[in-house]
Amino acid sequence: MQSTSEEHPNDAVWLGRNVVDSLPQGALAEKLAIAHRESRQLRVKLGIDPTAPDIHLGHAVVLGKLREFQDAGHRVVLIIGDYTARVGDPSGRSALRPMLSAEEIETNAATFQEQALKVLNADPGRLEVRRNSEWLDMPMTELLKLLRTTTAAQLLERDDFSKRWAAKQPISMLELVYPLLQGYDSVAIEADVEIGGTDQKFNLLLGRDIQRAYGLPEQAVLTMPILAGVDGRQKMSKSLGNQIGITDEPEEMYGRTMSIPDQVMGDYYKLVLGREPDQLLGPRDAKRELAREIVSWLHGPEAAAAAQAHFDRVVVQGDAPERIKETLFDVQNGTVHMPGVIADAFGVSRSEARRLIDQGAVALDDTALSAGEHDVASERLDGAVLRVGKRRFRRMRQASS
RNA sequence: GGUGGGGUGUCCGAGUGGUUAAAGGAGUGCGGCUGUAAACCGCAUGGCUCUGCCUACGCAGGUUCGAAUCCUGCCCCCACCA
Repeated sequence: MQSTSEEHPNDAVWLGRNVVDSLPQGALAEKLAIAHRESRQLRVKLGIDPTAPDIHLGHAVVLGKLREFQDAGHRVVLIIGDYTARVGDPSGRSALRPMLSAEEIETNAATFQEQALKVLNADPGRLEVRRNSEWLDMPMTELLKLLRTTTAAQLLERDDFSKRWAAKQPISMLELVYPLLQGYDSVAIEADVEIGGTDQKFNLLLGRDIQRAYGLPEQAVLTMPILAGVDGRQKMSKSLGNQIGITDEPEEMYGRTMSIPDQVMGDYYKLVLGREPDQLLGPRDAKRELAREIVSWLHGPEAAAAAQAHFDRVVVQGDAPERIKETLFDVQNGTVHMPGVIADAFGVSRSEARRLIDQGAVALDDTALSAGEHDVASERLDGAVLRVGKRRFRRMRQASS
């Protein structure tokens, strides 16, 4: 994603790097030629559904490709699917998504847009942000015209639909119509190119059919690889909890990157950093470098170095971090009830805190509390470092009364 | 319109009157091991004022000493036939 070179090649070979599909064949080159001939920018579309507010590295792969188009002088049209979010896209999953309230969608959309600018160039000449409620809130006659463009058989060709159909699993009408709405977005903004994950391939291609039906030139379609989550198995997704968020804290980001399985490390290098790992490095060092560069990209080099130092110290060495948050505690009868303190400090339930103590996971200044040791003398606690598990620390201070 | 299936803990999913806070799995946490927050192994995993109490199996009632399990009504979901 990080373009180190000064020039930004404006050709199909460069812009087609790392894509899984560039369809139809030669379409991208043709679009670029047209743009050059007519001295205009290409309109490069990305539709995002503001169902989950935070952007993660998986999104960053697609956004990074858009950034390359911007750097080559083109215009990205970011469509916030505020209207389609009310429909729920089933892509790649077998269950229906919940419908969101208008307020949730608004909040998510704002967050998403803000975070997308960590990767995209915000220059108004290079970025246009639209809401699809601008055009999708259409009269019935318009909707029927749109529906006429496609047959049920066509839609059921889509992989996840056909699987569900075969398995006699539910497919809602809303889901079925979703690709048409997405395709209409391409009509509304006159997209030259649309980019998405490989799971979007069907929808992106259907967009071409719909554009044609409306008498417009058909968009070129680029699909990007799906980045695996930190579990290394499923796609990165917030709902699966295996994501590395673009706005995660440096230490969190570094640690989560270190937790990816070695097998997917190469993909992370290629898709996120846009290069291959250094062949001379062993897997441990290659992963350290990967983690450091990702943090560096999103938080800067100093934060990256600090995150690395923190990781080495806390996770590898098992020591307490250099800076520890303080927590105040109250005293009753000279003792402190630890489950309450732990629950308040780390957001776990008191029952869970009790279990942690009984499992020997809680220590004060490196001395583990024993099972049943739930109440501690206040003088022992004041100023001590409370450690829960391997990497949760708090410095305890008695609240002044 | 008809027939059949189903709504259980964070998720998936067993359980059809009595050690059922509810099998099993996933996830998560802790511990061990490790270059790693990976893999693997072990343990734990509703809440609380904790040797007890409270809450929980779509919702509301009912039967019973006792119900997730039986009955009544309601709500919701799915498939099939047409």
